Amino acid sequence: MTLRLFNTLSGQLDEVLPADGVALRMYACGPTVYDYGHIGNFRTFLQVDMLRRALRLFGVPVRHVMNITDVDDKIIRNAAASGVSIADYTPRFEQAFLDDLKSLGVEMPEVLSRATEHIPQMVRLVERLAEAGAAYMAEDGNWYFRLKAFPEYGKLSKKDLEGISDGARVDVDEYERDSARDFALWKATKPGETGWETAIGRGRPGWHLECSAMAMEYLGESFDLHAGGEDLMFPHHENEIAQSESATGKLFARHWFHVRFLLVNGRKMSKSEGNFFTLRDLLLKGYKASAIRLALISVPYRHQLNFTFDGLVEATSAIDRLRTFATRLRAANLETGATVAGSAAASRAHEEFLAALANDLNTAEARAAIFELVREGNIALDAGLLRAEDRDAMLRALATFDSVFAVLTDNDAAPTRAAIEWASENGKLDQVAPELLAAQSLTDAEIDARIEERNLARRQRNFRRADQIRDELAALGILIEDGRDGVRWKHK
RNA sequence: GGCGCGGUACCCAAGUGGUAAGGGAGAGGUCUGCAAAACCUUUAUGCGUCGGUUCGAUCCCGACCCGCGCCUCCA
Repeated sequence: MTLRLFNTLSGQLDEVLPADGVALRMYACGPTVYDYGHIGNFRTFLQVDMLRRALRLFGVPVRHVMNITDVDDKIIRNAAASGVSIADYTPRFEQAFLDDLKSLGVEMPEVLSRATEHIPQMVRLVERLAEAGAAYMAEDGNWYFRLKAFPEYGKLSKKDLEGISDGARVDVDEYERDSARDFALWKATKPGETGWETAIGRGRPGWHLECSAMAMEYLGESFDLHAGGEDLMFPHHENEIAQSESATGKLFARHWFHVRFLLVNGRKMSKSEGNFFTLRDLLLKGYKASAIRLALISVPYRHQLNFTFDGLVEATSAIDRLRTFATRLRAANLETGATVAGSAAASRAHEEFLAALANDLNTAEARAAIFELVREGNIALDAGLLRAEDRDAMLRALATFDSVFAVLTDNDAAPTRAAIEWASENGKLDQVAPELLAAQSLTDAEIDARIEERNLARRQRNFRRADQIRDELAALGILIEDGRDGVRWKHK
């Protein structure tokens, strides 16, 4: 099966295959490390993660490059406000970002590239553009891209060059430029300001330049797929295309993958709306990393996702259902052999799952295919009809599901613990949900001791005492479940 | 103003020119000292409104209403 994805450039579903027949070369615009990542950022990175996992599932090796923008206006502003250089300011946020990706189960790209480590490549690109007559230095020392040099400008975002100024705010006072729409490649800086001494003058890169230079550095002048949030389509990606193709004369990226913005409580996320959340905010409120991951990937990437706390609760329950089923399957004592119904259910789930992903990464439909399997498997288990080979086939279907969704294995404790530690180190303990904090205060051994005490009370049929202990633990966020084969507990 | 997306049950959310996936929540049931958990069953004559095309439309076309996004730093 081949993955077909919507391509912003062609405006249709295109098959995603490596042009060189070896590995799919993809570039994804990464974060600007000036602050902690928010869930909007992570929806995009998570969907790119789904894409690379799906490609691998379809047998396509991936060479994935992600940039880290570690120099830009906001970084310079924030670093200055903190009284440190940008080199001292950004590592903390870069590490936080990478930690957050790990918490969410996002795989690391094959290459991480920092803008500040590729200044020579960027300078060379400006020089090439200047030679081609597509770049010029203005009186202010800034280098600009000459839009008139690239007639195809607007082909990605389907914008008419003439229409761009309509209603858009264009700084008409920038008289140094040939055209108000020419964009900055390189910004001149004065000594003392953040900058590099280079052949094209002292300065720092414009935002768009870094992606072109680094994509070409690691993937070549022409590569398979370029990904990013929908907001980057214009002007960022349009500018990348203009710069790159003007310099090389080659098609920059064949396929453009854009992830739609999410909404939070029905509105665009913004600090002023009060609906702005970082991953850490959510972990500290007690939501599990796996639930956040599932909530952010369950709506297909081209659809607007409305992110809510209710959605996180739902995702939590959905994951419990999946994990319980997997556990139940593994623990079941089954006769050897297979049944027609059991095998059919497993293979159909498997096929429907793959078909859904192949169809423009329809994660909602893919998820549904697996939940149908859960229901059918549970019914067969209840009826005692499932055989060992059916079970194995179902476990394989679940494994396939999880190779892309990655929510089945419970790795939730570590991110939560790390978030609490982080809050503690940064004076934010007041933001931690009380139950979460209370639960952390008890060691597992202490919990086990309390449960043993309760078991004793139960054996003596002292149910008042037993219920009292259960309530006390519940107040600390520990849920007790009496099962046939012993007592289990879990964090709420 | 230009470009684009969406309106499907209590909530989230797929989908198809032939009669509505899945998840959550609610209700009922099994199990249990009780509870929880788990499991099963169940919940839209209906897919924003009004027209049109068609044997037949939620799905196609048109108009309208509503919500949202991009066009400016932004994932």
